[in-house]
This record gives sequence, structure tokens and C-alpha cells, in this order.
Amino acid sequence: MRVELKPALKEVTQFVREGLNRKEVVIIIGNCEVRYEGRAYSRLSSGTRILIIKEDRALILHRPKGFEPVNWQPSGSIIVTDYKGGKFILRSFRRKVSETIEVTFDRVDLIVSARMLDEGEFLMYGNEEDLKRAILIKPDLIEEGLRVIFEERRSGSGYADLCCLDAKGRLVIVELKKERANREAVIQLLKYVNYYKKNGSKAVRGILVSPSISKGALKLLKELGLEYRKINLRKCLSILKKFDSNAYWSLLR
Amino acid sequence: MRVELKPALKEVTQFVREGLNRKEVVIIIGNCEVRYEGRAYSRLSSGTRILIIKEDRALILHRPKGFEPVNWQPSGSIIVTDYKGGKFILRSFRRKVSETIEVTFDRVDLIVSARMLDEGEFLMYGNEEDLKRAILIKPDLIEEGLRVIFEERRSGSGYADLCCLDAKGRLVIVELKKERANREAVIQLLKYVNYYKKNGSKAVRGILVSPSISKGALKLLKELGLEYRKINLRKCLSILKKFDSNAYWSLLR
DNA sequence: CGTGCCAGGTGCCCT
DNA sequence: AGGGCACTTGGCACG
Repeated sequence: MRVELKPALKEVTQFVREGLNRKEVVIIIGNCEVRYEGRAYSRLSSGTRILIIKEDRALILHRPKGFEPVNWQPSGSIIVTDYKGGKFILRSFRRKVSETIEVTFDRVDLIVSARMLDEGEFLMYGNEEDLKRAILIKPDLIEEGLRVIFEERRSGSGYADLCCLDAKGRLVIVELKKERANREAVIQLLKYVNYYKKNGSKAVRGILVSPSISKGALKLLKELGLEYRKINLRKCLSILKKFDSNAYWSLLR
Repeated sequence: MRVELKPALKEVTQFVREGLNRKEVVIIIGNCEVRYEGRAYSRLSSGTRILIIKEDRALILHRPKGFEPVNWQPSGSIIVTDYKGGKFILRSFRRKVSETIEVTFDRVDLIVSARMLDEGEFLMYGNEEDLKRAILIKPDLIEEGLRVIFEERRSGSGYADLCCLDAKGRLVIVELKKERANREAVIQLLKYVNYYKKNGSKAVRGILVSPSISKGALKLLKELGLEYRKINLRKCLSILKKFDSNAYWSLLR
């Protein structure tokens, strides 16, 4: 790891180039202006920020407040550095889309270049995928006697989360939402149900499954003759914990 | 600005506390594990990462690759630090939602605490708002003789971008998209048009306005008897440049 | 590639 | 607080 406090601006160019060539992550804290041009256009006037350029050339610029970066460029961009007019200039170009960022530093307080080893495994639980897997294991979560026959099935323009048959053999389309469902979700479900009705299935039911639903969405759902089934995320996870791979155990205390 | 290379872990607690109390931004590079529990659950096993805690307690954890942070917490959270079992532990709790992050460092390579002054102004152009403003200035961009009578008008459950009257006095609902429009946009437009048809307006037209549209969306649009009008973002911006405040000028080369 | 859709989406504005 | 919706949304999976 290389660290320099208050480096001369003309040295920064070399420093950054070397760091990126060595596949290190480069962090610059300093005073800069930013210009972005691409899908939209933005300009940020002078102030102190944190610039991170990762080993895959992802660029992230943070102001001292707020969760979101003020400017950025996704990984795989091309980074060009320059020292001109007494300033350090860093430009980033995306390869496919025409999208450019230009960061101009008139003062650099700190520059860091570090090789970072990170082979850690990232596991995420409790997303929609997990809801679905819990239901595949135990379809009774939705309804007694339900059998899942397809998942992520192309249904017209989009994909139905689950296609099932109920105890009476009727087609049941299930739309899953891991959080509070809104009108949007209802319209999605309607779209798939209509698709199967149009394509010959006589009795098609549609069930929206989520931990909660907005008032308006529920009203619309009823008007459209669709159904709602509340689901509990923790319950789904505990089912996965029992029946699924061991990886999950460690997460739930 | 305070910087320490390879600090002893038990010193880090004090260092971070002081930094945050002084309203500084704290950056830690080191080897850590992460546990997140809240809307979902995640676990990240050991590896080297960059942890940023901003002066407003926004927390952002980055791996050495990729644009997006692997874990985070929005601003306004509560940060608690601890030294336990030879490790430095940082926890973040959200105030309202039950959402927690726990980052456990077994090695810290670098720690930085910096007061960052940033009063810079951020200007963004070429968003949907700008499209709308260009059209308000020059409705002919959509159609000869069009007059805008409402913007962002509540229309049933949602908000219609623009309500207009055409040369023949018919109501025209306009849905704007700054990028390629999809089926979603068409359905949005349909929703508003139907609302006005249901509420007494006899002849209601619906126009989707965007720089481009997906094939499927265009097909659906036609089937529904709605219209499409292509718009050029640069053209809209040059109109704003002429008629709007000077702030815009500096952006367009 | 485009199309569709989830995301711990976030943020903004409005009721 | 809940609803609606844009965002340089990003990211992934699939035809």
C-alpha cells in the first residue's frame, strides 16, 4: 500500500497510473470540480470529495454527506489521467455508451493505492428468490393442495413468477413480492392471468403473494377478481433453513 | 486530517469516535467480515474492503471491484464502535426501521479521518424534468397547436406528466420518458387516459413521448389506440439553453 | 444485443 | 407514514 499526504499535483498522475496498472484500488481525497456528459449532463462545482477508482476501473465520487455517490462510472471504463495548467485531471470513458466523467483536482489532500485481496463469499437471504424457493418446498404456504408446475415462465411479454394447479386442477398464476405490494404488482399479475385466459385456459386464478399490500392495490386486486395471500418472510426462511443447504443456518440467529 | 497506517485495532475505536464527533469523514481499509440484518439478511466472509462513514453517518462498504457497495446504511444511522476479542467492531443501526450492519475487522491497514468542506453546487440536466420544461416552452415539439393545461396532474391513482388540449380542443395526455420507453410506460399512459375517459371526457388522446421505444411497447401502444412521438434530448436542451436561466449555458459545449 | 424485472434499490415530492 | 415515480438507476437472466 502506498499513501501520500498532500502530494504535488503533478506527481498524482504517475501515482494513479502505477496503481491502476498494478490492479490496485486508488483513493483520492481532494478539492475538485466534476463534469459529466452522457445519458444526461451534470456539473459539480468546487469542493472536497472522495474519489475511488477500483481495480476494474469502476469510478465512484462521494461528497462528505449522503449515501449515494454524486458522480460515477461503472466498471470496465477507460481511465485517463493528465496534469495540465497546474491541475490534476482524471477522465473516465465508457467503452460502449458515450458517457464521460472529468474530475479536475486543484488540491489533493491524500492519495492511497492499495492492492486489496477479497475472495470473501457474499450471501444474501430473504430476497424474492428465497420466497419462491420456500414455496417450491412447501406450496401449502399459499394454499392447500397447490402444485407448482412452472417457475419464471414466459407468459406473453413477461415472466410469471409461478404457474400452479390448485386442488381442483385450475391454473393458478402467482406473483411474488418480498415487500409491500402495490398497484404495479397487481397489474403485473393481471397481465399474466389475462395472457393465459386469452390463450385457451378457461378458469385461471391469480394470486398475489407478499408480506403486505397497499390499500389501493388490494382494492384493485378485488375489482379484478384476483386474490391475495399474505406470506411471512421469516417463516419462509425457517423453511429453507430446515430443507435447504446448510449455508443458510449460520445467518439466522 | 489524520492518517494512520497499520494502527493497532484497539486504537481504532477511539480514532473513529473522535473523527465522527468532529464531523469528519472516516475511511477504513482493512480485512473484515460483515453481517447485515433488516429487510433481508446478508453475510460477507473475510476479505479486504473500504469502509466509509460520512459525517452524516451514512455508511458505505466497498469491495475492490464493482460499482455498487456490497453493504451500506443510509445517513442518519447510529454508529457504535467496539474493541472485543482482539477485533474492531463497528455497528450501524437505523433509527426507524429495524436494520443493522455489523462490520468486524481483524486487520486494519489504513485509517483516515478528514474534515471535508464541500459547498459545491450540483446541477443536473437532461432528466425528465428538463424534457417537460422544454415542452412547456415549446409544445410544438409534440404537435402543432398543442397547449399544456396541467403538469404532474393527479389522475386517479397516479400523476399524468402533462395534460394538454390539441388544436381541436381534445384532451391529450402526455407521458414522458427520457430514455427508451417500454411496455411499462405504455401501461402508465393507458392508466391516465382511461381515467379521463371514465370521468366524462369524450375524446381523450394519449401520446407517449420519448427518444426511442421498444418494439413491443410500440405494438401495444398502437393496439390501444395511443400515439407515439419521438423527441430529441439535445434539441430540448438547446431550447432550454435559449429560453431558460443562464445556469444551463456552461454545460453544453 | 434488446426486453423484462428484481433491488436491503435510493431519493423526491405529494397527500 | 404511505403512495407514486424518476434514476446517468445497476445488475442479472433469458430469448
